[in-house]
Amino acid sequence: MSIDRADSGRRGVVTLDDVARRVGVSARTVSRVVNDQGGCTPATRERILAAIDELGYRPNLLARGLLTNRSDTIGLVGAEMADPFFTELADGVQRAARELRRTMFFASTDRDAVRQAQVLSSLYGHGVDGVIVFPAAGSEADILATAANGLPVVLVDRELSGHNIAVVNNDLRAGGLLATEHLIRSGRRRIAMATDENTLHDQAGERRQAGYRDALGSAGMAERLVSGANTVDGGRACARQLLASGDRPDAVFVFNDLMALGVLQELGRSGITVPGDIAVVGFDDIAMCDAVAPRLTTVRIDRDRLGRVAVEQLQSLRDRPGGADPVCLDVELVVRESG
Amino acid sequence: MSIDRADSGRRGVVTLDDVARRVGVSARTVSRVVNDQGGCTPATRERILAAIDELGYRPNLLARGLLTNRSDTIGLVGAEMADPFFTELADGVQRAARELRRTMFFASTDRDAVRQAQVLSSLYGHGVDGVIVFPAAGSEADILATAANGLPVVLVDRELSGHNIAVVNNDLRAGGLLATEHLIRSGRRRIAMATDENTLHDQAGERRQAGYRDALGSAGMAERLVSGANTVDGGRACARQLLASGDRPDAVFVFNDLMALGVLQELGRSGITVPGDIAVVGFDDIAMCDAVAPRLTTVRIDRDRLGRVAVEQLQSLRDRPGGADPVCLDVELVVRESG
DNA sequence: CTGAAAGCGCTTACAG
DNA sequence: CTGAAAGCGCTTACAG
Repeated sequence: MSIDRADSGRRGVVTLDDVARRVGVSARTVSRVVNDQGGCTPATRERILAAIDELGYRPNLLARGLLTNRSDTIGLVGAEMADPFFTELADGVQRAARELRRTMFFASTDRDAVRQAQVLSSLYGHGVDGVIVFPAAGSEADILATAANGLPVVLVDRELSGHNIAVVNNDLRAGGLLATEHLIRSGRRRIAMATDENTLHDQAGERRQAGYRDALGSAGMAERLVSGANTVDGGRACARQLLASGDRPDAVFVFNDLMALGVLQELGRSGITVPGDIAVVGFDDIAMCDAVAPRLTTVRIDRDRLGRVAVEQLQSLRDRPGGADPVCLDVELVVRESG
Repeated sequence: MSIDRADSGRRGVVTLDDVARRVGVSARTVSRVVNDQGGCTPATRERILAAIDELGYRPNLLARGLLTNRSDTIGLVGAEMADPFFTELADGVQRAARELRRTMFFASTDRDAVRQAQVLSSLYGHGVDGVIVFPAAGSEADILATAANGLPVVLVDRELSGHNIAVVNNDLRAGGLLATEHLIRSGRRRIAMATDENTLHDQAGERRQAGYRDALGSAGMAERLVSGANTVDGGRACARQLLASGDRPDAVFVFNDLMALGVLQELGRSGITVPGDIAVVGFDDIAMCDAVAPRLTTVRIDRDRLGRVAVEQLQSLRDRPGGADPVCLDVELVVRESG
């Protein structure tokens, strides 16, 4: 018996069968035209395309996905929508996905492990072909479970290996090294680093810090660490810590650009000139670096390439779920005005 | 005969039937437990939940959606991922969606009408329950076609009516009025406006401009318009135009904050003090307003409320596809340092 | 309170 | 080159 669809939101939707009936062929034939599988006389093909247009037929991707176990869809999962680095990465992923005729869906976790599990579960349930997770701050168990369930996962800047898991790394240590060496070369002698307090023990923070430490070590200089939240306000707090210290630094390498903007603002408000009194170098190269005064010197992560490589890793995971080789991407120092 | 799933990405996935078999009940019963529909002894329920946990069962949302014509999913379609206002709106929509236990999918069109049609079509095909489109810069035909296909559409700041279409407006005219009146009250006498050249004839620009014009009219002042791209760089270009004019303005009301940041930067680089020489007021109140020096005075659009109301409109469209009443949201002047 | 059957819209071997 | 049938994993009236 027919299911009651009285309160369906899409009654009267046009199906493959409607098109087939209209043209007088079988659904099979229409399906082949829709999927460009050839094997159909040009005349029939034309008539079918005309009917599709006329009736406004749109394939039901749910039905297709249910059958093929593919949705030509990838998920991008991040901490916060409003994080500029992340949305710029999303743009890169989107471009790469589009070239492969895939649709990207973007969801955020609010840095919450429970929420991340929900989001991954929802994406899995909706049949995405794979997910790119960045920053993968949530529980490792969720990620491992997702991968174990058969959904390929690509992680950015986080070491985790297993079936259906691939990794893309940015060379964060090299970034810390480049930034610090640049400051040393510019004649700075008291170079501080402002880190993200939440990732002090996290790989992303540690790898930047390792580069900073190595550069200082080679130059025989001492580390000066302050930390704050990974936000503009956290950057302000770091700047206040730096100004309060007796032996004020003449340069700061900051965890990321968002914090660096806070540092820049707070220094400006305290009457410190940048780069005159204190040089500031950020990390990421978000668009805002170029929009503030002084323009922010930073270490650039090429999001376009990162997005592309992440999507490629996802693809290769489909073929070899055992694991694609981890990729490490170069970063680049972008010297502007702040240091 | 069974379909060959040898190259499926998810072989061995656990189904409702697997759970049912394990427990020794029918799929019907498991389905009711999964969907919390009651009508099941607590003991059976417990056994089913245990089996779900043990087997790692996750409902296939594609199959459910195919049958129910609902996916508990909404789409948010915008011009660019990297536009701060838009991602902050996405956060608001996401929060509202979460409270209703809906998953939000976020996609961008790159301001391209063809791309917008593809995105809407993809979302439709994937069975989202409705879409929120902002800014709806693409073709009206696409939007009307989408709505006609049975997919509820909510538009932000764009008048378009029809079956399955609802609108949420921000009171942009009031915003223009508030900003300009504030500048007049602060003693400014030569107040320019920097508009988005691409939306000069668009509602979003015109409504802001109407408020600006009305405030000037009441004070007996003359309009001074410059325009540029709706980007930081467009803002810089506007600032240069303003400085090049013989009768330099003492205030600028800018289309949005992104452009205003460019104005601020360019004025700073030209040795103009803000707000001393020229006051600057933006529009939107993106997070960056608070991160620059001087902090940007602006007209605030409450994205959290906007997101919530947009989702509510989508809901009410399901019940009354004929059309929900358009909603108009207040805006608010946020006075900081730039004007 | 639970089961057996039908079917959502599509694709896939298999015949003709 | 095209058709008829089966089935993806689930939910929904209908019986018991």
